Amino acid sequence: MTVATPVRIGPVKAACSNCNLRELCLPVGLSPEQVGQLDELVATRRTVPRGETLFRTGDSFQSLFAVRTGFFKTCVSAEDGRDQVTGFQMSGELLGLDGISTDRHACDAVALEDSTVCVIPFHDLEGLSMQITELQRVFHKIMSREIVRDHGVMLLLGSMRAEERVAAFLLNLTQRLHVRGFSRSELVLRMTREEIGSYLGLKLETVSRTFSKLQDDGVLEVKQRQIRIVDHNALLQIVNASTC
Amino acid sequence: MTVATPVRIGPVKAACSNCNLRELCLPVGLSPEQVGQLDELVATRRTVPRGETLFRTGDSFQSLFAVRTGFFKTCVSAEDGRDQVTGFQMSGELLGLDGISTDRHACDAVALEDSTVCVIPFHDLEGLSMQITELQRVFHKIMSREIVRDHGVMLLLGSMRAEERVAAFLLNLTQRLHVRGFSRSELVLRMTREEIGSYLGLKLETVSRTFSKLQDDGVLEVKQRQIRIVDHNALLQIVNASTC
DNA sequence: GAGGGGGTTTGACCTGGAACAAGCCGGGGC
DNA sequence: GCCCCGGCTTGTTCCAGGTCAAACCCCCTC
Repeated sequence: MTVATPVRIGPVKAACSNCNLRELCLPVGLSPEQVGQLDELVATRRTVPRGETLFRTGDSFQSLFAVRTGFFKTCVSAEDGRDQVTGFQMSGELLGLDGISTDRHACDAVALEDSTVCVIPFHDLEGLSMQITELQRVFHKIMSREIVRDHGVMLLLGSMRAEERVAAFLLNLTQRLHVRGFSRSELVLRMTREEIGSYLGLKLETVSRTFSKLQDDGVLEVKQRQIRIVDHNALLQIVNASTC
Repeated sequence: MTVATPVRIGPVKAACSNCNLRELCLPVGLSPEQVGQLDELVATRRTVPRGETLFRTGDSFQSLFAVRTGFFKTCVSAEDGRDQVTGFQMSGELLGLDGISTDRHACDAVALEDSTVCVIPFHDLEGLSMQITELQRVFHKIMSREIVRDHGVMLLLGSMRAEERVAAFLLNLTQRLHVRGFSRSELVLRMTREEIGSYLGLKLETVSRTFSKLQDDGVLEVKQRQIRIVDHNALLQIVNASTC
């Protein structure tokens, strides 16, 4: 149970009002005035260097974190040390929702590249969302979306085969990157094969082999962590037209 | 399909105040006065006969449902028809949280035995939780708990072997039943082997074989859907002491 | 109480992905 | 430039769990 790792390079004043992520993040759908109120609450930023944790299982839960720049993974671990990556988070996504339930974080959040997050004191957020109906609504939708996402991962883990899992993973990543203005067909993976494998319930060798196979099939071009999607439709077909 | 209690069609007046589930359900931690306010909101009940759906994927989302009596499963399905059981819900647990995100339900909820639920109009709940801090807090905790639970299932699906999955499943069920006053060592499964398998990412034959093996090992007694846990510690050990 | 049908068990075989192992590749430090 | 090391690829072998098939059991209906 670590106590607030002092990785922060001095709190930086945050401001949702002029943040270009506001359409993806908590302020989505709020009026400029309401976003102004959020500004007062989301007062600080924190930087997290690559490889460092933002929080760990068991840490006392005080705040949610919105990814501003960079990339994170979250993982849970069993007593015996095995662990499971439960998600990858990119800019505009919230970290820490797991902590609300018991006032202690229930997973680790690790930066996969140098990152910055906005700190959202949860108590204050609850307070403000009692004044701003729209904020409460948005927050509930974000939590619910996380639940729906998790159910999708359960479907993937429970009933898809390796190739389908990898295809679904790539489609999901590129879709999220596309919303953020990146190419729909090229991406740079921020995580290792092992982390992908953990997320998808596969061993790293299987992930690697699957990439190779998709390359041979002319669906992808894989150069280490650089991925180019050559045949987007083929990926879609792999995911959908499965059990035949 | 025998029905013990007379099935009352038509909305029945609900009342959290005198409900013996109030310590497990939404009202947990509220003052009697606050529970009274909830009563006005949770006005109706609905009966759902075994095999019927409470809601389906795509249905418009209006209300959450609290299981009052009976037992449900929720499942999501891929385009190709495969589907995945995402959870089993018993008395005091909430159904429908998935619908908040898009105002449409994102899974099916099916009664596994004749059941009754309390209908909680979500718009009203949001309204009331803007007045009652404690209600908001409880609701957020419930959503967060669902997220944490899902992460646990992801760990199970992503990295446990068949025997561990089944052991974890039984421990989880009995633990929840125990809180509700049932035996810690005997239970009657409400779901088929196939449904268990879907939830655990296994085929029904594997579930059946695993039960048989645990019986041979003297850990369980299995008589169709009647399960007696003979050696609780053995189950714990199977779950924990995995990767040796 | 005979017949049927859904759910369950069990057996035999097969296979996708795990495990183990060896070599490769590319970036960083000296 | 060279070496080192972590991450990645590829080959081989193995096995847990999937697949297919048959029989069984229990309850329900007639």
